[in-house]
Parts: sequence; structure tokens; C-alpha cells
Amino acid sequence: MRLSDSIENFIKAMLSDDSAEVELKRNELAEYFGCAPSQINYVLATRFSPDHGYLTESRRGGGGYIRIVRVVQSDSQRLMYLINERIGDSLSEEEALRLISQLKEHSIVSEKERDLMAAAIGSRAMGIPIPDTMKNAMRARMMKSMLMSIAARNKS
Amino acid sequence: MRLSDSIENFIKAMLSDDSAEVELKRNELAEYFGCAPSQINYVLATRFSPDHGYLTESRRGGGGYIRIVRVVQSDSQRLMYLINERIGDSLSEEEALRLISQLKEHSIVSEKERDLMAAAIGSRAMGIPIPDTMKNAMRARMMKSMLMSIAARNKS
DNA sequence: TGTCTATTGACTATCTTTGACCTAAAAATT
DNA sequence: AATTTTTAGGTCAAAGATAGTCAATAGACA
Repeated sequence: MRLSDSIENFIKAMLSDDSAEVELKRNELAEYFGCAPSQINYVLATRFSPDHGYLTESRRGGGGYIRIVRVVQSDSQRLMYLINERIGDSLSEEEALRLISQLKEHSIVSEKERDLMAAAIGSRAMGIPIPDTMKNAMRARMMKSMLMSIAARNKS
Repeated sequence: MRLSDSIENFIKAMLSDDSAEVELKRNELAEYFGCAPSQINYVLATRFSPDHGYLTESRRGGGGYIRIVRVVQSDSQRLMYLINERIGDSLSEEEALRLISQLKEHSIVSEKERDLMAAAIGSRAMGIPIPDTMKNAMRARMMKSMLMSIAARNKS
């Protein structure tokens, strides 16, 4: 297994153990895994970003640390965040898929709806010969539109 | 036997062994068969495409892999997929035949029905002097129409 | 013998890992 | 209190490890 995957699993195990929060020392962790300290930052950036449902804070200097928090948000908070802040004028397929997965993780959409959304913004559907820039712009609009409809129905 | 056939068999053996899923390393497999790594992609494209009932995912970089999943779908799921997603406005004869074969493989149509459908969209039937583009468009419509009738009768 | 299928290899894209250099905060020193 | 030193964590670009694409070539088969 990849080093980055091992580190990811290690952190996730710590997170599930007890609370939704862990604190760790970058250098210690790096030494434990026998890797460069910056490897830890790589793992944080690629697996514990806000898109993945986590927040991180840190401090340098003596007694420094990295704290990772699993975010808990209400459905509507999450939707509003995505619509108003996260998604701007452009969204790549990878980002879109990640966001959609998160919605499923949080039971905001069903498995079928997830697949449907993925199909809508996927490369198969958007496989027309226009520049990526335009596809990404279109994807952003489509995503926001879909999210709005979800937000609307959730108003109950 | 052709190299690509050997590779196909090899992968299918791995798939039937246990689960409906295998993971492999492109370079290792290529080395095992003493061929160019891209040959693996060729086999995947020509024998493990969605049309053939498989899905593939992969990752590049260190620890990269290719995962092949045999898709299990209900008859109606398959039909709906073909009608709404797979077949667009155009369908070549080869594609059509492949899809029809798959329907037979999955016992969605009988052998006789398969031959009937193949006959309907085949070159003998459509051997009139119009451009391929138009034939393909017509074929797509014919296929969807036939599939709809199958879907309807399966409603039971 | 011409057309379809298979094979290869050069080039490209993407993901991971590392290391050199940078910055911030705390601790020690003056 | 100000300054220096030490102790963290942050950034970024380069190197390494895979997989993907495509066009040219070779081979098989009707």
C-alpha cells in the first residue's frame, strides 16, 4: 500500500477511535512512517481538505501541532456553503465527483441520486469537443443548479 | 493464440476465481506477457469496456493500479442504460452487434431474437446507398425502439 | 489485396515522495 | 524588554513511479 494511504488510514483510525478531532505532531508522525515531514502536508492536502469534510489548524514553534477536525454541518449549511462559496465559476470533473461523493457520505443524496449527478457532469455526458474551460464553467452552473433543487426540496 | 486474447483470458480467469473484481499493475502484467504496457490498455478498451459489462478505474503514480469490475445489473437497469445513456443519436453496426450479443449473453433476449435484431440493423438490411452517418442515426433509433419494446414486455 | 485487428513506442498526464529553503512561535539569553 | 536561538510547521519545485493516448506499423483474414 502507498505511504500516503497508510498515513491517511492511521489518522482516520485515530479520528474514529474517540472524538471527531485529533492532534498530532508533524515531525513525530513523519519519523514514525520514516518519511519526509512534508509528506504529512501532502496527505492533509489530498485527503483531509474541506472538500473531504475536514478542517485543519496548526501551530509552529515549540509545542507545535496539527489539529484535524471532522466537520459536522447541517445539510442546508453544507449546501449553502457549496453553492455560495465552494463552487465558483468553474469546477473540474474531479472536484465535482468529490463533492457529490461527500453529499452521499452525508446522506444528503441517495446512491442513485449520486450516480445521476455524476452522470450529468461526467465526461461521458460532457464529451463534446469544447475547451475544458467551458466545460468547467458549465459544470459549475449545473452543480449549483442541482444543489439548489436539493436545497429546495429539503426545505420541507 | 493472439496476445490480446491471452491477456483477456488471464484477466477473466482472475475474475472468475473469486470475486467480481481484480486489481492489477499495468507494468507487471505487460512484463509478464512480454509486451508493451499500452497493450494492456488495448485489451481493456476492446474487451473490458462498459459495453462488455465491465467498469475500470485506475490510478497513476507510485502504487498505481488498474481495477476491473464485472458489473451486475438487472435486466431493466441494463435496458435503461442502453436506451438513455449508451445509445445516443448514432450507432455503428459493430457497436450495435456488440450490444445485441451482450443482451443474449445476459439472457435478456433469446438466440433467435438476437439474430432477428442483428438482421434488422445489419448491413444487408441497411445496404441502401445513403451516407453512413444517416445509417448510424437510423440504427440508433431502431435499436432504442427495439429495446423499448423489450423493456415493455419485461414489465410483466 | 484491401480492410480490420493487434502491437508497439514515443509522448503525455497524473500521483507520490523527497528535500531545500521559508516562516512562525516559543524558549533562552542578555 | 529586546534579541537570539531553537523548535516546530509550510511551500514549492524536482524527481520518481505509474497509467493513458495516439499514430504508425505489422499481421490476419476475407
